[in-house]
Amino acid sequence: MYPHDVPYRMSTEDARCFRNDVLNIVAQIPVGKVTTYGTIAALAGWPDHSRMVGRILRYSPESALLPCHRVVTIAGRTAPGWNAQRTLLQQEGVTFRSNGNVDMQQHWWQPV
DNA sequence: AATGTGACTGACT
DNA sequence: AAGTCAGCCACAT
Repeated sequence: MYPHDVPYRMSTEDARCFRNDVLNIVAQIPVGKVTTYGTIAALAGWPDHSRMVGRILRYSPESALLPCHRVVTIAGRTAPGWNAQRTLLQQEGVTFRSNGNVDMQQHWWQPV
């Protein structure tokens, strides 16, 4: 429990663990499902670090081996500058809405 | 030390 | 429904 007026900041060790957790969670996203940066951050225990999830997936070499195309924003938007992401998702049955975003209602994976 | 930058989110037009 | 904005936080300069 952290003081509400003093934001807790990650130590380098925290960051290392967080990165590991993020990659492990992404590895578990089922085929045909997606999850959000915020969901992953919360599951890893750092609810306010959704931006860090994006950074990790963008820059970690290990992400090449993971289904990181199954990570989208809470609005269902795919990653900027990565057009293949949409194709990959469609190939595994993920459906999109008329606005071009993933149908989150149908495909949002949130483990209990 | 200070500032700018995102693979983000929530609230508000 | 689609944009804007402020808050978010580690990192790079």
